[in-house]
Amino acid sequence: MAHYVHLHDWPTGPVERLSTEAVLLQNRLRDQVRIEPLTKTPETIAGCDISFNKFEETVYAGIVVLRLDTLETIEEAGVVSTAPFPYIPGLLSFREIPSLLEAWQKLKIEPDVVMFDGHGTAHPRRIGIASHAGLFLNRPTFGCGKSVLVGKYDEPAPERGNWSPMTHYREVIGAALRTKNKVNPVYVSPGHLIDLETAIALTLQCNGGYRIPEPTRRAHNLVNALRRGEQGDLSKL
DNA sequence: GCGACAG
DNA sequence: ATCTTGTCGC
Repeated sequence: MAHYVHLHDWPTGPVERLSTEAVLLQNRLRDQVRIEPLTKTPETIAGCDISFNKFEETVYAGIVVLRLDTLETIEEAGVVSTAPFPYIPGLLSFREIPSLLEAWQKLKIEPDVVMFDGHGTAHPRRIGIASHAGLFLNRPTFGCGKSVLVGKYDEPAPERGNWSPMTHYREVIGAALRTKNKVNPVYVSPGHLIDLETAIALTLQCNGGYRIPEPTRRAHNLVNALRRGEQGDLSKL
């Protein structure tokens, strides 16, 4: 039910050409990404993730929607699909977005904002998976990754809530944010139709007591259960 | 040229 | 990402 705009077709063909086409697309799309404050206060947030067995092309994609005020899960959608693209640093969106869009189509609710397991502007060409997907979904998106792709930062203070800017070529591209005391930070960056400060605030708002914010954590649990073929979750397909 | 490199 | 048990530290 939830819809999206099919901005462009996905690169196909021999692996060496895939990479060239993908980078060309990123350079063509990067100017469409808009980093700006939210237009309205979000009530729902979605978390996305994919899982797969090593050396296999089958991927399990899932999206979990939660209410921002209570963090209760209000909808889940999952699909078993096939990855049309290999994992290449900097080109993650081409591997994960297609199957995530399939799961998105199954949602009845259209989430107000979407969190991705990866980066948004904290990307060599400023168009990581969160930004790229934001263009298709045409709604606020941001990335919250567990490790750095590009950029440098000073270690934020050890208490939860502290953060320091990540820079790349003199540009602020995101933030290293402490979501839990004395635990490694997560890397937050705006994707599309949102700004860094808001992305940080939302990440902190999604606290469940773990380093990884709830939307991503629940999506991760969902796709792993799907991959392992656990009973209760097959019904949600 | 060498090293780094989201999931 | 995935494969996996125990183990160090608060």
